[in-house]
Amino acid sequence: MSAHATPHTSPVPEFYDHETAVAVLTTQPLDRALDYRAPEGGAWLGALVEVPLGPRRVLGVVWGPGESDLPLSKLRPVARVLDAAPLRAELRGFLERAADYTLTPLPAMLRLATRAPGLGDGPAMRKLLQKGAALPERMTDARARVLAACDDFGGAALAPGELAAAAGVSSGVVRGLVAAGALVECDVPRDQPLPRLNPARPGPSLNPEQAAAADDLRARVATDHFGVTLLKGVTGSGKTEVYLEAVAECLRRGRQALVLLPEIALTAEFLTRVEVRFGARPGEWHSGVTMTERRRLWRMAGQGGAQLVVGARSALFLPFRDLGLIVVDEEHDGSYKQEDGVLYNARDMAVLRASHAAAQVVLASATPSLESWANADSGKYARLDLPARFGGSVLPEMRAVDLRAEDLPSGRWISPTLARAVTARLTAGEQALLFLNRRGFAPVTVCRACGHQIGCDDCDARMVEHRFLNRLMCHQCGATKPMPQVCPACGVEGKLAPIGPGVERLAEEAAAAFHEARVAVLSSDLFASARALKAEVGAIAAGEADIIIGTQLVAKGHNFPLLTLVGVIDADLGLQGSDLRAAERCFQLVRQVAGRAGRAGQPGLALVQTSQPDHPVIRAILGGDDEGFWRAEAAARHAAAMPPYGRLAGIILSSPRLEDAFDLGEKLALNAAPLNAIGAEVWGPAPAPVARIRGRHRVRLLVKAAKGARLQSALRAWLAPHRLPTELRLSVDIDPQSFM
DNA sequence: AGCACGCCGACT
DNA sequence: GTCGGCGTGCTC
Repeated sequence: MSAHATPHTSPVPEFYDHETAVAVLTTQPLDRALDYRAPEGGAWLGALVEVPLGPRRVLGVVWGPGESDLPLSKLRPVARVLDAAPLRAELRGFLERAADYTLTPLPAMLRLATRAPGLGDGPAMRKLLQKGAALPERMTDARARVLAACDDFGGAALAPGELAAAAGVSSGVVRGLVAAGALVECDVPRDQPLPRLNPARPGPSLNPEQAAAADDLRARVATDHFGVTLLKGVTGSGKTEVYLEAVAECLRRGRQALVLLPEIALTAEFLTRVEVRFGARPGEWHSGVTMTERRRLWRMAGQGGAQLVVGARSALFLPFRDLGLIVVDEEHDGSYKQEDGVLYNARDMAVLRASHAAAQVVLASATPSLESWANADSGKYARLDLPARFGGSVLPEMRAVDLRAEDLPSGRWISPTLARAVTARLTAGEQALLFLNRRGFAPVTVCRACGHQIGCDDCDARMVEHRFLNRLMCHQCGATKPMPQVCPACGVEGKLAPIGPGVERLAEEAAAAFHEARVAVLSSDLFASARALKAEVGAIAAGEADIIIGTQLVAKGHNFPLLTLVGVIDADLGLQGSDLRAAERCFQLVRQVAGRAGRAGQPGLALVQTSQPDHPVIRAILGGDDEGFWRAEAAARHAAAMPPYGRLAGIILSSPRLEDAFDLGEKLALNAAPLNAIGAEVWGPAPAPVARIRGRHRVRLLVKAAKGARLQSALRAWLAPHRLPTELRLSVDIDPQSFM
């Protein structure tokens, strides 16, 4: 990594006069900043600029004083300074540390922070209309309506189109009034501040545990210092109300707050809750937001015109003016780990950013990650528990259904015990949820003549039948192909058979078993948009279905008041494999799904179908013994010196030719002196968790080091001497999540 | 990332 | 003799 990647140790000037040399970091994949001549009028440290690079002009940020030996006359000048607030030292320092930690080139990190459209655009004023001093000489009915509409909006300036629409007249009437001087044009900035949130509005009434937790969080926010709190509360315990009080305190102090959610589908409901609490909607940042809104929010984050931002993990890189609080909701959720491109865990990066911004972090979850649990256990993080269920309902009763003792024909997945429970709920007019974490109709399609399993042409994954689409799909790369009539291996016709359950197949079985019931399937791939999904969720919550079939999606925060039974179809799915986090994930998932049942007063029942009812994870889930589960899991990880009691890094090598990736992997494994020096072990090379993606073979090395080891610098020293052929790509995955 | 440079095989 | 394949290296 270049000299610029390490934090500047001595204070650097804040402003660079015309004709001095400045180092500009671009978002191009260069390994260092390049020097330029400061523009006329000078430039501030952190200023967003456009610089010439070869034949192109690219976006960059003034990162410090120039440091090349080239004379000033040889340097090309900065083309222009963009009309945007300079990136603050807080954000620049965070990006440098994050790049350092994840072994990501700093330009790639900077790209995450400048990923807003129209950054290069000018100040962009818009022409709006307001009532002028004059009245038109000739007053007509239409003209009067326009002027009345102006008054309706309290004299606020309006776009010509909006005004015409509000008054129900054509644009010609509005133009006529402008010509007559009855309306005047005024210039306003294109990007307006977001509506003000009012933290002084009274909050909801909280139960004693919530009130105590809210007091604690408010006090921590009021310190204006860095700190992390694990907020643990079972589903329905009212975590959101509690951390919104921390947000309120942050806003009262004039600082900004950020709430990260793991899933875009959850933002709509959350925005409404914020509106109820603070009287206006916060800024929204995720891939579904329009370009115009993104530009506005990016700028307003920097100017302080966005008090609260709700978003996906990429919102962590917004240029906040004064960030005082970051909430990571459902902090255990696997989707906080970015798995391609820049590899980072948003939960960890939130803590890093907060430490730079002197902000508080709240990690909220019913089933925290073992990492966060251990940090709270060791006293590094504060911990608040919300034990009681909010609104009077109680935790569901949880029971195992021992599949070994059930009479279940092959190709069927709903055991007689579960079926009886479903029938009882249907009779009572209540809802049942059948949970299966497998999309599609069947995970495997096998030829009964030769045993061939249909796989993806580009990946090593098996293809999943989607009867809904009448196609086979690869869940790794998304490739699809039509369902073949003959076996591609032996050519025999009509012998291809689905093996194993998917939600679509489960829905078929449920429809056949419960004729009169209305069955709804909630699977992310069945909905074209987040809006369509939300509409369906709303309809189901209102009682328009009796049996809900769902994948992972349903486990994330949706509220179904009529739901009183949850059936977990295959709890063993999360237990198999050599995955480090298999037990943890299974625990979290089943716990959260079971938490859906019986929220609105009626007691819920959760039936967990398993062939291993004595497995420690299943027993901990059924016994409701959270702490017991974490202690056992922590002890096992501790004994194996695995995270969080040891450190792991993955080295992914990818190439169109498998041998090339393996050869380099072996070369790296044999020349690991810098790793040996810190006592780290190297495993592999072995096929990566996803062994082939889009035609590229992937091989992985795993590096395991002690908790206190200086892993990153050892990795840098180890990898630096190796020059890669163009075909081969290497990426480092610090704290890998996926092991399958 | 782009884009130039440059070094080999296949053609007018 | 020259067109074009893409491996290597540079961009202040």
